[in-house]
Amino acid sequence: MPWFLLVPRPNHKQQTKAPLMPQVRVRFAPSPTGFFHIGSARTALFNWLYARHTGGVFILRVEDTDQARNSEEFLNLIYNSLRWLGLNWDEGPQAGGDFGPYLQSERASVYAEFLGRLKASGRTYEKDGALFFRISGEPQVIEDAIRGRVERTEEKDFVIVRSDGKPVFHFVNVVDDISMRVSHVIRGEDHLSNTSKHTELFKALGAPIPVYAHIPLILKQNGPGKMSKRDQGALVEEYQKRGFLPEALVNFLCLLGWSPKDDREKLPLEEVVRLFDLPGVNQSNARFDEKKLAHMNMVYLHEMAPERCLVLARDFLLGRSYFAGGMPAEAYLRDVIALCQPKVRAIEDLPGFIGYFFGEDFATDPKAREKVFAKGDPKARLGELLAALALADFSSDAALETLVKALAEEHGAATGDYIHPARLAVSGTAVGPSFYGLLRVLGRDRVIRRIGRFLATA
RNA sequence: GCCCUCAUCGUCUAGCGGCUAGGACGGGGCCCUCUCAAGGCCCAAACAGGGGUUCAAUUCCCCUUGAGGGCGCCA
Repeated sequence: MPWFLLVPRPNHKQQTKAPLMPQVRVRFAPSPTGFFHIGSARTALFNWLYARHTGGVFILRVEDTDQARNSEEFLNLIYNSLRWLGLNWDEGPQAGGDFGPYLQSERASVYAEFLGRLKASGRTYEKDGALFFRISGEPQVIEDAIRGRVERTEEKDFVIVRSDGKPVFHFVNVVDDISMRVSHVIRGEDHLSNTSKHTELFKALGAPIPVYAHIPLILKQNGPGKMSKRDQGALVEEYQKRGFLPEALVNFLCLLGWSPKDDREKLPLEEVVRLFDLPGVNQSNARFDEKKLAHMNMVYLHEMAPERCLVLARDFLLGRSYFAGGMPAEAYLRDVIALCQPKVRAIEDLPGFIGYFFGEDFATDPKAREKVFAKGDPKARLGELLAALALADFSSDAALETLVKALAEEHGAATGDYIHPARLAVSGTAVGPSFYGLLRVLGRDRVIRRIGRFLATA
């Protein structure tokens, strides 16, 4: 019996769908040596999508063998980012599984065992204190699920154990894929040329070669080359901090290298899971476009239930110490956010948009003021409005609209003659949400006080 | 330098021998309008070049060019 069949089989989660087909097992294998970036997120996403599409298992394996560059902080960042994006893993750190441990730093005994097998095969030799693998020199052919047939011949022997005793990436990566029974290796195209090393190792270890699927890379939006951690807009963490909606980012990422083949772009994740397949993945690299991401984010924001928007907005504002001067009443905050949700393009635009709702010390925009006073008699109009507002019904936008229209008609003015000065008086700016909603949410007392103050000082 | 991959509007993409080459972002214009957004309508914008194959090439093959990646005792 081949030795790899001795590796324990999963005792549950196994027979979910097609009992005759081996279960799909894919893995995302990041190394905690830097920030978690968009490219990594997309690789994780495609693995996750394929697992969910096939009813397979999504494994998280942490490649933390590079001691010098590892950090606990980066490790947590990986967990947090994956969770934020909703890419839950079935096996891995914090999830368990029958093929652990899932941190490479804890798998020394596994590597020692496999190294023994490789040594026994006579394919290794020592040189300069390091252990080298003797390649076969035969052409290595893979049938890539995305690119089709790819052939490459490895040219020289390579190190599998450093002189300090630590096994290198190519070796541990293959060993882990074997021992974790990974069926499909979905990874970035930057690994395509390395695949010949890996298939050499699989063969030398007598293990079946997984299906490979090399996905295109994400190129930086400006300048040459692939996106890296240092590029503008590259960090998942940054989008999280900026209040982007994870479902929007995920949707955007789905479309970077894959499409549903019709003209739809905003798709529920379940629909992507249903349609996603490896042959449908593009073969060419894609340039990252933050404008398109921003648009997707806006679409999701505007369609989001107000209750959820309130939660996200509150968390975001709290995170920025926005209410240092005191937390507003829950109902008032809800009204403000509900009023402004359709007016902003992103959660992060909120702070600059809602300031006057939470304090009296807002500045008056000189340009807006100039425009208001450019024609007509805004002070007279404000005086008329002030008088009418004292007895007005502030419970609905419609009631306020009716009142202003009646006022305009009575004085032979346009509604704009009231609206523009009043907006400036109560908010200090010409930009804002629906005027009637603005009055309604601010409430009679604030509105009257602010208009009065404006008339006194203007 | 050697090896691998890729090639449709500025960008993301649809197309899998015969299409006015479609959609989206971004850009421009118009409309709507209480501002700003949003929304609606319209416009500009692409098959890298050259050879083949074929009655017919964006589509298949080859070359060139361009883009990206790999060639570490990094992952």
